Amino acid sequence: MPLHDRLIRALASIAKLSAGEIETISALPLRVVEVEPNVDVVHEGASTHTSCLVLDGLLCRHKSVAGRRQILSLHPSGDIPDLHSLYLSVMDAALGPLLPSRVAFISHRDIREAIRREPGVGATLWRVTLIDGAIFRSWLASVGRRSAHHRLAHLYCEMFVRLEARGLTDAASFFLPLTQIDLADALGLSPVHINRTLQDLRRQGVLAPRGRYYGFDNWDRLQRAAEFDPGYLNLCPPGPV
Amino acid sequence: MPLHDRLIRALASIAKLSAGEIETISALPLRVVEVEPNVDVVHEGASTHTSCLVLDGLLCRHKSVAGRRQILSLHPSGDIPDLHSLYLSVMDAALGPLLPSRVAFISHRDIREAIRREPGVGATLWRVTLIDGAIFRSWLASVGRRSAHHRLAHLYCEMFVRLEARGLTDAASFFLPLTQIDLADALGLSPVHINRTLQDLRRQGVLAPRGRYYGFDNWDRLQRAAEFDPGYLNLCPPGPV
DNA sequence: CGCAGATTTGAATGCAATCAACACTGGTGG
DNA sequence: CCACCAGTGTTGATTGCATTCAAATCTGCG
Repeated sequence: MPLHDRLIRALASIAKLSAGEIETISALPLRVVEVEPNVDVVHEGASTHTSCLVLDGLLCRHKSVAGRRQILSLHPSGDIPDLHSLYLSVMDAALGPLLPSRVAFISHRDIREAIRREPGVGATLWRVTLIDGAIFRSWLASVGRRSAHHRLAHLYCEMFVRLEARGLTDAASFFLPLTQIDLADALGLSPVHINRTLQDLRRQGVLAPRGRYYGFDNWDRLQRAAEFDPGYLNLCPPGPV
Repeated sequence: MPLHDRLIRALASIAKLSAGEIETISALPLRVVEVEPNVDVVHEGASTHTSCLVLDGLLCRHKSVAGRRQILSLHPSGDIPDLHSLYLSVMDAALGPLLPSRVAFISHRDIREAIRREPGVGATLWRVTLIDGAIFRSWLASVGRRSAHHRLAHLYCEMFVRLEARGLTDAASFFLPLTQIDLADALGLSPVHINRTLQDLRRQGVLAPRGRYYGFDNWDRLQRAAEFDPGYLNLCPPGPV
């Protein structure tokens, strides 16, 4: 699959793209890099003149307060986790891989040029950052007000729906390749509590083991346990862009 | 003060505005409405063709999960809490006043027209929504990983700095006009715990009573207690827009 | 094998929620 | 003027979810 297709598919899952827009996006120069876990791609406080497209693997934004890490967002293939650096000069959180991953840097200059030539690209990228915000609101509500069981189930729902919208997975093979430590840092819980909650959810048939990780056998049961409503992801039927 | 000045001042606090941009913004038609607490201005799930500028008072975005309310963001005068509805068709959270307030609705059509005439306005508004996202990331880290004392102090820091950047307050007169119930819903805690934590912080000299509400006497002490770094607010020295 | 990282389990602690009762405030209406 | 009321703030007692500490097990890997 050509590199740009990952981005195109991600964008197509949230907006209608014209032929010209697809062409413009496909022409963006990419600088490809392989990255490993525990080595941040972009550091907190950094000023960049590029944004980072995830090609393969899984990245996250994270920041540490009082010595404790909080994972702020998860970014599978097709995401541009630091697209906001296009208009915010300093990174307020670090960006790092959770798996061995491949990313591509796109210069802000090239992105701005693409937007100038195809204003629709600007609207779509703006929409990307707005959906990013909607996901933050959902996570904030989760961490603030949902139980541990609830939070965990909701995260599995969200990631499945996001991946499926890009054709990157299916229910039979889906699992989240996150360590229990990562899950803890994403959900604002301790690893020990994640461990026990995962066991509960497995016993309840909400989640199901998939090798080292967890997936699900029964989407309805998972969705009900999570009270999951995918509306906030603003997928597919594109809004009035 | 002319109505548009509130918006201009808010935008000027995060980006340099050209004369043409100021003129274009000042020409935006406003429909002014008075609103009362406990009556949402925009409901969760609503589709709008306007966005809402806060003129006076204080609004918040909030959503309820499992019957428990989470306040997602606070919006003083000059904010446009639902600017994202410009490119997201459905509201994922409700928007409501926490005080008797005055707001002005701006039609999406007029905003799009302003952006078309002055692309710099588009960049600035995009930046507004990106800072919105940065604040969500900060709140998420707070609720996920900070102690109750820490969270409370951090919120007071953030709101003071945001208001001061628009010349809306000064340290001597600053206070947050939120009930303890509102604070609890914003910080993911219970009202009872907020009450006790506020008493602690008052005893420690971090916060100080201001009539019914709380402000501070000693900014340094408050900032240290909060480990507050205002970088994420992206204020004043505007980025490369 | 030995090692580092991850998972699992047990036990103890503690922060925060919950339950419940009471005080305070401002506003309403008899 | 006072009774009443709703909303908010305060306090005490209890409960429990989640953390912390600690140790053992498991896993992949050099």
